[in-house]
Amino acid sequence: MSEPAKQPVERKSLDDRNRMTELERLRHSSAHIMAAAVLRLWPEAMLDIGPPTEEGFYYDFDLPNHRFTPEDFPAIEAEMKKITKENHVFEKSLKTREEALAWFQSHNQKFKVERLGDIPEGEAISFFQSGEFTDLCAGPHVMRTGNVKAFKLLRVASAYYRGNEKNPQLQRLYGTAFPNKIELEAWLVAQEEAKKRDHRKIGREMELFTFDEDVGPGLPLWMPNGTVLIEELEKLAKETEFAAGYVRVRTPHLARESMYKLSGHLPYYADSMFPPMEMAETAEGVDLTQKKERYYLKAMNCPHHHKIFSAVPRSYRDLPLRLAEYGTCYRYEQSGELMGLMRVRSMQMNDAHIYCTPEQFADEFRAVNDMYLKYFKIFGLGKYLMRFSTHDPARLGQKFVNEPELWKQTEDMVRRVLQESGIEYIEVPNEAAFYGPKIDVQVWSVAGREFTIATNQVDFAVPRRFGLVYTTRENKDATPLCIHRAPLGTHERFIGFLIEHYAGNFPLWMAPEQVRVLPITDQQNDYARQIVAEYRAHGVRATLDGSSDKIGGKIRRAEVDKVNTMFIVGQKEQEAGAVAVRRHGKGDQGVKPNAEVLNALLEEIQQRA
RNA sequence: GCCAACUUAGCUCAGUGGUAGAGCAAUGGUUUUGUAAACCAUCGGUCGUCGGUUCAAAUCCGACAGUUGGCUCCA
Repeated sequence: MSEPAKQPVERKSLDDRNRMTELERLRHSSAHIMAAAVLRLWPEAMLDIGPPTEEGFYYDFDLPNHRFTPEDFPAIEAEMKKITKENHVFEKSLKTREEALAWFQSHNQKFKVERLGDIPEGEAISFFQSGEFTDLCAGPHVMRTGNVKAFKLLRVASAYYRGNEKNPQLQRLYGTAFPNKIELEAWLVAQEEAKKRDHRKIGREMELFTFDEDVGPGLPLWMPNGTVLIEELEKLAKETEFAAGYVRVRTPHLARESMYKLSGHLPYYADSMFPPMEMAETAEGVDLTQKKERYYLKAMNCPHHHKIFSAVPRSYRDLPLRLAEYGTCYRYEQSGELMGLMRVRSMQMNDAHIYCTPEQFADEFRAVNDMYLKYFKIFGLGKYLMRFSTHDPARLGQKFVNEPELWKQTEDMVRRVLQESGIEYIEVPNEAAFYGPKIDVQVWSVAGREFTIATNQVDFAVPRRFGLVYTTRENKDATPLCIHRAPLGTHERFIGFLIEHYAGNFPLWMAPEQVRVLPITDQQNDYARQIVAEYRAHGVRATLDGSSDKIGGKIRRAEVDKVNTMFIVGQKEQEAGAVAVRRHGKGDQGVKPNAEVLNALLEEIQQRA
């Protein structure tokens, strides 16, 4: 998998800012109003910057003698309200560098002085003033503070100055704003709804997974219902990959230090790996104080797979070789980065490595891409973005391996595949892995968080480090290209995402409990048991509700449990050899002969519809 | 890792220094019921852990652990 790619912190050009949407403009103005309100309440506050974001806006403050808490929000909001009532004009003005500097120094705004230094020589230095509040700002803004009619402060957090963890942290106030109160209200309601879909909440309610302090942070325990999801996903992946000519391998969860030195992950990636197990075998047994042997838990599967490639001589006739494994990896993520299933320390990856010749590359890459699209269709995944990360020619030999020809060749091929398939993508220079370009697939959880859920990377460097070769038609040695791909990402993140995507209402083929049979009275218990046995014999996950509740209670519990399909059976159904079908969230589907229902469900499961 | 908040029964939450509470769930019984909650009873907690202050701590203080919101980093 990829090395961490640094997001370049770039100042947006004036042109970019002018492209601000109307909503962003409103929110940016709201940030100014919030800063002005904070200055009225805490005149000693030092300001950094206040841009619009996807959900609203924020402004960063340094205020050593006061910690913002949500209790401050009403006072700040009231002051903001006052400022909107005062209806100041947002007035733009230009200052010379000296004037700007003098202004901020006299107002004791040291961050603004530093930000001033970022503006290239010769570029206009523009200010926006609304009432008594003046800010270094390229704009644009709404006309007047009174145009901001609906806003709300959301939370307070801290953020490193300029996003660099070496810098001190500022207090960041987050808020949001909308053109009117109705839209704001609707957004707040939608946020509440999104909370109900949180995978951590549904995971607990549906008993999909759990965490335990004694097991360790970021180490999920998959409960029986969650394990069903995992196994269904694996079944899908194995079928799909088998049809696409993959072969499966299995590798250990750890390896000696020497392999990670060979791969280049050590010492570079060491921070992200669990610390090594160190020991020596002596006549008395294992001595942990000696450090002769060092084993690491694997943080990626690539090196193990490379070793399988190199285990036997390979010919061009063997290529492409597609080695697939649901490999378990361990990454020592920083404690603060952990988040439910979306960010964990042990993960199972839908991994595969495709070794191919340069001539085969485009077809292989296209096939991988098609596999992504096939999966997205199965899961009804509409909103995603392909991020195509390329290298920066200026940094060849430093951040990127010095193979200008291979970079150009593979990037051109990837670009062509993307264009031909008509997929929406953005190209991000300077974010490739050191060994080649990559495509990450970003999706958005219902809560609006953005996640990279799948990845597809080209590697023309590491196979060489491992000395991987195949014999060409001309009977010469050549290094294969390698495609790392993980269309279903990791079980942890993918299932975390699916839980929120479906709000726990999984399609029949995945549903942990596909069918629950609800007898109306005890008289039907035997008939119900018979049905359960019949469906289980066909591989359908069916259970019986043998409780003493009335039918309304049984239905309610099955709905709450998000059981996909309910069979209600009373005397009528028993006599007719039928079941009354009810689907989760869809209500009564009518009484049908049992055999017909069984066939229809089996068909639906088969189709993964 | 950093900043902040939080941690009471399986779950959701009350309880601000004086004998631990509710609803749901669970268990037992009664009920035999036709498409989102039948009735009664019972069980269930060293109040995250360890230490401190106090006659007395769920409550005040400290350390640690975990979780959450952000930052940094990523599948």
